[in-house]
Amino acid sequence: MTLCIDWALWRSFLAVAEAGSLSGAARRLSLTQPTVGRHIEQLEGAFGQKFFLRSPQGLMPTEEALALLPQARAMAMAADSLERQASAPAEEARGIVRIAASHVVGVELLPEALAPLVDAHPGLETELALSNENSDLLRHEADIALRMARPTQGSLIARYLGEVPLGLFAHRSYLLRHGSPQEPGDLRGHLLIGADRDPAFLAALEAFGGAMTRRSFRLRCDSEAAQLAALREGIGIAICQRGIAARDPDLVPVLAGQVSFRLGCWLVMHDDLRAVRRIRMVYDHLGKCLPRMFKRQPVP
Amino acid sequence: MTLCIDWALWRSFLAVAEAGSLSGAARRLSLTQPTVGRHIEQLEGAFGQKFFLRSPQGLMPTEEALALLPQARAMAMAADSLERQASAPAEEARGIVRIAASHVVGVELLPEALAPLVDAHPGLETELALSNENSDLLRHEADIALRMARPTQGSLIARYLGEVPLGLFAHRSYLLRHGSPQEPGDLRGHLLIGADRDPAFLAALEAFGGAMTRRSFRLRCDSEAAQLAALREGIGIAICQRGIAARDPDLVPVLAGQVSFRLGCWLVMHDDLRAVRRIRMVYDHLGKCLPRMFKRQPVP
DNA sequence: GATCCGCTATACGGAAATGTATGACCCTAT
DNA sequence: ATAGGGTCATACATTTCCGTATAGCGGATC
Repeated sequence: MTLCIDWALWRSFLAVAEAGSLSGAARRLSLTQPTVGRHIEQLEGAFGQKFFLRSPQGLMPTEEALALLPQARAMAMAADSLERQASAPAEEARGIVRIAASHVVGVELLPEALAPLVDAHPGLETELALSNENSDLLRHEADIALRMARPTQGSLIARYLGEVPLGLFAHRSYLLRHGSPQEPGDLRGHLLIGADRDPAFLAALEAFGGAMTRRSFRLRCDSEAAQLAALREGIGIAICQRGIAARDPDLVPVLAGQVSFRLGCWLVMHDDLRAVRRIRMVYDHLGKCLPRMFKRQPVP
Repeated sequence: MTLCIDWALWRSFLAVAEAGSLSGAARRLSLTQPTVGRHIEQLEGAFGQKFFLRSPQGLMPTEEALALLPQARAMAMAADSLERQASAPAEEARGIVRIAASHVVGVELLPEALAPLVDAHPGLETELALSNENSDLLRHEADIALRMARPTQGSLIARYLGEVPLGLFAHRSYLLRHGSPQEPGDLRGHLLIGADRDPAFLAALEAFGGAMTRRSFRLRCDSEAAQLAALREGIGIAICQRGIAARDPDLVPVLAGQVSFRLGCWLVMHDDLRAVRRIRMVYDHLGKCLPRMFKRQPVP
């Protein structure tokens, strides 16, 4: 407020920092290199410090610019969110809704869950922001998020969807080749598929008190979607949501009665978006639809 | 991103919504009324909807605009924060630091706590954002916040400052006129000063199981600073931080050994600001300084 | 070593956004 | 009733800002 910096300058600032060059930023913003260059100049002039080191290879952010970067991103998120929200009148069921979820959920559950909704509302557009990290709703990275951890409040609205049942599964072909484990101890001889560095997963392993370590899993990957693909390929045994496994008749439960996990699941949205009808609608729909999908049993 | 709205338009949007008129917004932004009017026009054109109802008395936000408002504010917060952060090179101990706290703390503790710091660093500017509500660091309303509740994470860094000891106090003159209560039951006949609608306070009362209600307090006000002023005026008996009461020799503990409370206290900052030296510095200083002030004993 | 492709920096003409000035309207106060 | 302060809308001049074009620099490729 003190200096009244034109907000457009920050946009150029962020673009340059992310693109690494004036020209690159200009392309991204549909501007020209001299314009973006002037913006940066203007910014540096206003604050009396250099934000980028010029070089013929591009611009390198200085220490100061790096410190500003996260906040500039926050601003960009808010701007994007504004454009999404303004994309249609609040009381209509059309416009853009951005949903954050893990890769598996995005691949295996959301398409099916959203299908009837987008079908019924021709003006409704959905964006899936799939990521392993909990994307930050507070920064408006998405409108709605599906989370496996209780949201730690802070102007967020959450709905508990219940527990997602997990189990061990293997492809029929794998079991034909390697046999079916009959008790947990048998797992030692099998090829297990698990997460790579996912902290939640590693923490869960601790619970087994050393009986299972990261090394127990011979195919490690943080993308659950890739794990699922490997599972379907018959590479080994993996943990999978029962509801998802149930959709594939070739996936066979392993140690069904003996090994099982559950994961709490929350649907979260930002309080700011309470007034936006289409978001509320998607939120409510997912809130009804997903628990059913979690509970789905295999059809024999 | 889809439409590439100039960020400056959102700034005008917010200003108009908050000022209630084009002219007002123009003054606030150091622009002119036609310019701001064009901005709004442009925005409405881009999204194909009206955001304001024009009238000779000003502009009234439509339903749609109201839905966008919180996010526009979030964007403004981020912009303000950016300006603050850029106000000085990150590695220098000068620039602006914005601190959120309650009114009492802002009046009674922060000035004293900050004095040596601003004295030692001539370039350091501090802004106090005093409010009863927990101001939202995640929206960059402030750089550092002092809170009486455990921060519910989410990219926030927090330091536990320990428990703030509270007690009942009264001004010497009040006790001369009305006598000193000797046991908790005696409080019934006295004029108690307490909060008005503060949910935390009302929740705390529940703990007494109906023995104390909101009506037990004859002077009710949510501003603890005003409560303190009333206390000093000799109006009645109030709950007060012991450290604050200790600074005033005329404030006498009431039922000192028998009634006491404690309140957890956290110093919080946003993870994004970790790299900004001056903020870190103020954070560290307050982290050391405040616990001492909480524990301060009356000097007889 | 010559060529090409990426980048930045500078100069200049043109378009777009801004500011000034004015008119019309409404409310309030005299 | 009327003058004054507030508002928005419009027309016009100007300035500011942007884009085009070009020069200069460094690294990669052949």
